[in-house]
Amino acid sequence: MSSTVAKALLLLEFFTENEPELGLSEIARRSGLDKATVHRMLGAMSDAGLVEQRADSRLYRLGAGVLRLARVRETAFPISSVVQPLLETLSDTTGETAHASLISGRALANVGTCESKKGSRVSLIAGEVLPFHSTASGLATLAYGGDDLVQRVLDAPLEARTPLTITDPEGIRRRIEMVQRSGFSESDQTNEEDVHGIAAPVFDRTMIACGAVSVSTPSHRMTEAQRSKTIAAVLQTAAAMTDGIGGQRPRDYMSLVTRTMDGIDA
Amino acid sequence: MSSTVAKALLLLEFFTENEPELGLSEIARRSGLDKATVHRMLGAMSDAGLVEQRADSRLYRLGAGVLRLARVRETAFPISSVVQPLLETLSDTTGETAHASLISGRALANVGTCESKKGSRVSLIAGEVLPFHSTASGLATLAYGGDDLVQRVLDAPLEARTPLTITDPEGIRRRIEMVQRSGFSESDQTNEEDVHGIAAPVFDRTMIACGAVSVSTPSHRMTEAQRSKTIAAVLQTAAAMTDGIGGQRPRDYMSLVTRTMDGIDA
DNA sequence: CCCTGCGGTTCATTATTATCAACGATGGTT
DNA sequence: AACCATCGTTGATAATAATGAACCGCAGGG
Repeated sequence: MSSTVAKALLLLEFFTENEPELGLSEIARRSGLDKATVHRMLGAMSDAGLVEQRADSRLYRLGAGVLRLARVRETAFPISSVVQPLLETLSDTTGETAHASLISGRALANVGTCESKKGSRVSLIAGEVLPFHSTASGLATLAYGGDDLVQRVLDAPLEARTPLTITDPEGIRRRIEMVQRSGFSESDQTNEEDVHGIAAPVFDRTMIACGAVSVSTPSHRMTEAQRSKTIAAVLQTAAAMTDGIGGQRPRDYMSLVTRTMDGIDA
Repeated sequence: MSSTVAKALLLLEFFTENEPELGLSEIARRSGLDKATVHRMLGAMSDAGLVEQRADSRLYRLGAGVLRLARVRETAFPISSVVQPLLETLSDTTGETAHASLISGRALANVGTCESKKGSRVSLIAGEVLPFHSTASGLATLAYGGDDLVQRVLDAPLEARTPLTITDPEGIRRRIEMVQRSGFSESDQTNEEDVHGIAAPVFDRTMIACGAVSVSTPSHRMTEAQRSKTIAAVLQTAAAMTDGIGGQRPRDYMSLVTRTMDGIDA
């Protein structure tokens, strides 16, 4: 059912900005796999350069190989270089934290971030993996990512990240339809407490969403005025990002967005 | 002998700047594995986000997951950001192409590049995997990377990249000793035709080499004057890089280098 | 119209992998 | 100092996943 390769690659998810180095036992505990199994998996990934083991502490961390792979991907298909400047202006105009993510397997991979300058801000972990069902970015991507993507995501169990997380597949489908009517997505404390998200899809060459742009605002700070401003800015940034990566919007999406914007202005 | 995970991760090596997208049969052919096997491996890696498949052409390419992993690694252990500016000044002072690599499993991963501005220059593929035994960078790293690293590398068969490549383990050991006496390494057309390399090791916290800095010059352009200038610049840049990543040189390495420099000046 | 090569799938056989316990080493605590 | 917990690592057995040939539908080209 689950291949050895899949299980091994799952281990990579445990390395985050906050915990960049992990011991063997710790990884085994979190993954639920046997220590010996994890040991051999990490050994294989170490040979490939995906992880490396410090000689002194014996802790594992992500290896230089991932830097190499990212360079190959980035020179062939520039994303980060396009995304980062757009995020900075988006963060500036909204005053809040902005980030961009791309579909990465069964989740979203955060590939660009620009944090708000305010003292109280939503600070997200760089390179975190974001669930589709509980984030604004995820819903925006789902709504325009094709039926097969929705199917894949809803087939897996939906984790309750907060008390407000929607874990019912039908509930998610309804949210997706809402997004398809407005052109953007909104989530309030469904992925993290006190975090409000507004996101819009980014499209690839084939007019399918390949990711999303999002602005995360502390829930208590989300006024109606801030909301309108953020929606407008996110939609505009998403459009620019789609263009920047050589993507193409669906025919009806443009008119949808302009209608949405008019509704907000009114 | 070779685990499934290792075989799967080996497939990632086929994606390069020049061939960023590959088909299933093509990957199977190059890897020598069965189509069915490769298909399942790519499926697993696709779930993890390491690769992704274009919906239209069905070709595979490196996925957004590698960008995420690189971000995690880079925010936790900044390398590229330190390396790139140093490479640019190194390339400027020597007039040739400079690059930096780190140990990545059984090879070196190129993690930073700055190409020469000259029309005729050594142009290396971004994110290429460099063998230890045939490159100046590899020899420099081997010479200061610890005996276990040397053992690991020489245990594997040494591929003849050019007619001049040293494929004899004992020959490599002699070269390593030469490097240990001078503090830098030199290679001429042992990895690629008409390419001369000069490299120096970069050290980590534990005074073990974790990689190298190198300047690649077209062989015909490598005069004695150019050579002296390059050696000096490379040694200086490697020292700066060691400092930049919080590394520490072995006690005797400093004196070794100054002695080498004096010898060159004379 | 046939042929070839493509991506993808199936299924019986085989070989790899997970497991579990034990080991030596290490480091903090009593 | 002795102890205890935890770490990374190893090896034999049992269970599982990987394998590879054949096959399918499809798209282009001769």
